[in-house]
Amino acid sequence: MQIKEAEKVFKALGQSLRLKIIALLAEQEFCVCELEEIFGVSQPAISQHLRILKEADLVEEEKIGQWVFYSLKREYLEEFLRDFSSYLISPLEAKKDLEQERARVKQLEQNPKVTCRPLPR
Amino acid sequence: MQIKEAEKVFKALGQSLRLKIIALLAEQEFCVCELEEIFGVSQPAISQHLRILKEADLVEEEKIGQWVFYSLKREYLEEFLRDFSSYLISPLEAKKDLEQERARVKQLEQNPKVTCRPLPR
DNA sequence: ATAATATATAAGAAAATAGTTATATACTTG
DNA sequence: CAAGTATATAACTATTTTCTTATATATTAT
Repeated sequence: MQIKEAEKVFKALGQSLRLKIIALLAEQEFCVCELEEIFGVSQPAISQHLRILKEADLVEEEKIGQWVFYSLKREYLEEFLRDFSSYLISPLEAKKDLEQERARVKQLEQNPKVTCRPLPR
Repeated sequence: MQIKEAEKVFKALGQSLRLKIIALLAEQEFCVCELEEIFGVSQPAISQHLRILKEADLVEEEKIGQWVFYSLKREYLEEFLRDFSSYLISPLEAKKDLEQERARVKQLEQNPKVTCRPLPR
């Protein structure tokens, strides 16, 4: 689990229209023009949201004629969410992106310049 | 599962510093002044991120003297992630926030003004 | 080939986000 | 009570996000 990957996925999930698109695509695939109709926003808006979802690996596309049908990569999403839960449980040493922060934590433990932790909690 | 709640949680998770804070708080609780030291950003920045996490129900605070210690609500977070996965599997009829969109999907099925779906896929 | 349709990308504007410094509030200590 | 420390909030700024309209590209139909 990499912080940057998690940030990208959660950012993609953190917008109501994209969440609704995902909730729909969980049911069946839709093409851009259908999503445009369904949500009543402009076609570029739909395309741009789908691009963000695609860059987060949450959807995939299938081009059929002049249409592009999008579907949810449910397996990947579910695996990602499970991995994130596991990541949280893992010890700090296993959290590669927090090397620097872990060093500072150790430093604080040894030399508590702030007085908030008189005895180990 | 409500779209608005999910949006708030995912938005809170969709920022690298907040993700790192969460990853640390998963290990043990920290007070604001420690997080400030650990991450090397200003105290208001930490406070503001913690407020966003608190409003998403992801952390809770315990005031001890003049310090405020924050801890991760891991149970809530994990339950939320599981609920979100279940939500995606649930049928469209069960997705309360998508009433309007479901109506439009039905409308499209009955009267396909777009030609992208010649036969039911 | 031309026109029509579907999608993606570009450009620009309004709003939201994430940081800063300054200040207010609360608690602790002398 | 006064001074010092910790935290929260306010005000401001730079950046990012999210939409729009305009345009480019690709496919289909006449």
